[in-house]
Formats: sequence, C-alpha cells, structure tokens
Amino acid sequence: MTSPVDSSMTPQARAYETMRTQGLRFTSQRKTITEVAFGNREHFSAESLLARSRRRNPKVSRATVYRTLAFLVRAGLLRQVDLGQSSPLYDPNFAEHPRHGHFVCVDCRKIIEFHDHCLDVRESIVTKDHGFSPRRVSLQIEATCDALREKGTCPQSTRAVRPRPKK
Amino acid sequence: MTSPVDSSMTPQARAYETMRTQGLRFTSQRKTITEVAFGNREHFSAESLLARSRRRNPKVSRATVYRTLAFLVRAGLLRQVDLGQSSPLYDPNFAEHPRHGHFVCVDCRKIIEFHDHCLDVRESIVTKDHGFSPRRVSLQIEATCDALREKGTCPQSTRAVRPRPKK
DNA sequence: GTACCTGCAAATGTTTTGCAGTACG
DNA sequence: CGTACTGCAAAACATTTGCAGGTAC
Repeated sequence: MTSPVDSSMTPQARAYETMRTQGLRFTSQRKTITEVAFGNREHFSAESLLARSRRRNPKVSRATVYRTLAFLVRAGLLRQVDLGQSSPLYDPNFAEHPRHGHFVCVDCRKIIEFHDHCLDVRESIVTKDHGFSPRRVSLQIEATCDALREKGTCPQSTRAVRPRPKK
Repeated sequence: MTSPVDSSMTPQARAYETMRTQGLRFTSQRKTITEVAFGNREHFSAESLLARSRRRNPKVSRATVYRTLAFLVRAGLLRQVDLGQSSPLYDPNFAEHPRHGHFVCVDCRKIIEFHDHCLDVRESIVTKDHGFSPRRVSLQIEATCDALREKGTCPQSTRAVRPRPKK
C-alpha cells in the first residue's frame, strides 16, 4: 500500500518521510540501506544490497536488510520482481514509474525497462471484461536482442534503461 | 526448448514421446508424476504434486518429483509461474495455450487464466520497437473481483478457467 | 527511560545433490 | 547386463524469527 506521502519527492525522501510518519526510528542502518537501494536505477538482490550496504556501513546485518526491504515494499517504494533468477530482484524505479514492464535479454540477461500506454489501456479493458478491477500489473518479456544477433554486440547491454515517456 | 514432438498430442502423450525420443527410461515414477501433473488444469506446487503422486504410487520421492518437473519444463510442456506464493507454481496448460496470462484475485487468491490477441500484438510491437524479438511473455494481473465486492460472492472462485478462444 | 530496533544464530522452507542400490530396455 | 534412475539423507540456499542487548527519541 502506498502511504499518503508527497509523491513528488524522491523515493529515498519518501522512505524517510514514511518512517517519520509511522513513528519508526531513523537508524543508521535504515539510512544506509535506503541510500544504497535508491542510489542508482539498477535492479538488485537482497544479497547484493547487503554487500553494498556493508561497504558503507559495516554495522548492517542481513536480517536488517530483509526487514528494511519488506518495509520499503510495503510502503510502495520498491517492487519485488521475479525475472527467473534464483532469488527475486528489487526494482527501485517502481515508485516513479509504477507501470513499466521488463524485457529480459535471453542472450545477455540484461534487464531493460519499458512502458507503453496502449498496453496499459488494453490490459485494463481485458481485466474489466473478465469482471475484475486491476490492482497491479506485472509484464515480463523474455526476448533476444536483434542487434546482438546481427552484429554480435548488444547496444542495450550497458545497464537498465529508463522507461520511455508516455505517448 | 520445445522438442520436435507432434504438438497435436496431449501434453502427457508429448511427455512420454519426448522421453522415448531422448532415450530416457519410462519408469513408473515418471509415469505417475506426469499423469498427475496433467491430470487436471489446476496450477500446482512441487509439494502438492508430490503428495498427489504418492497417493497413487507410494514409491515416488521428492527428489524424483523435482527432477521430473525440471524435465517437463525443459521440454516446454510445463511452465513455472510466479504468482506471489511462497513457492512457484507449475502451469499444465502452457503447452496447449502458450500465450495466456494470469489474473490473481487479491481477495480470494484464485488464479484465472485469460488470453487476448490484441495484447499479443501490442506486446510484439513494443518489443520490436525496442530492438528485440519476443521469445516468452509473462503477464500477471493482480485484481479484485467486482462481483465479490458488490455481492459478497466470487463467481469465478471455483477453479482456474480455460482461456477464452481467440477473437 | 523505554520502546523499538539490531545482530546473531538458530530455525524454516524449498530445492539440489552424492551415493549406493534398483530396474528399464 | 549395463547404465540410467531412484530414494534417502545431507547439503545448499534464501529468508524468517527469537532473544538478549543496544539506541533513537
């Protein structure tokens, strides 16, 4: 559930604000974990979040990482996405782009985010047709990169790309 | 990868045929597990598949269930779907309806399958626009059941429904 | 000062694996 | 008959939890 926190703020600021609002304590561990989680746009695993957090603040424990991840997901700031890895990833771009889907490149395993308004509309229509009201949509497309197959290099392969603006 | 086995056969027959083609042995355990997996259209967990298989054939072990599940997924006959449960489910309808998505009712947790050709088309276009060729699409929509909210009962709630025919 | 939070380590739950014995073809 | 397959139990993981001590407020 999204809390009633100003959505124009950065996810990191919203996390702090939500803690304050709910009377949760602002510990150095929570600060570090939140900073690292929203420090860039990459998707990350719990384990890599722990490793990166510990580099900044050795006091961070695995248990606190899991507890903070659960909080951030509950707060609607982070989304757990399952892209076929052994453990789920967390998507820090969810709060700012709640409707994007993911391409997973079958060749290089890179994750590319995308958004398409027509898909949103059609998904909503189909859902209504079946007597439901949509709450959360999760679309993953495993795909091969055309440029990679033709030229042997994958132009997208550097890192996750920001979703295109809505048309 | 789908093997070069006649796709007009039932998934169960295709499983046996694939075993034969690959020179794998046709054991009573594999027979039981395959029968149970494709015995109805419900999605199931590894653990429930084990329980149901053992009811028919006490010789079935947990290890063999996991090994056979991996084989059936590799053969393209079963699909692992992650619908937010603690462990993944397996979808026996995948071979016959490879393009369907899933509604997950937020209220009753029931899983309803659906298919929409317009979505297929739009997904394909979006993927191509980004320089990819789609291989596998996975669409889950968490939703609330309108009838449930209005009348207190969920008409869909009996069991997974077969996808609608393409329009 | 006192909840609330944390780290630790043990518990949990799921899936995988090594190995000695079994049975399919 | 040989080799692939199986069951068992242990191992390997990922995640959660109980509890004693620490700390934000």
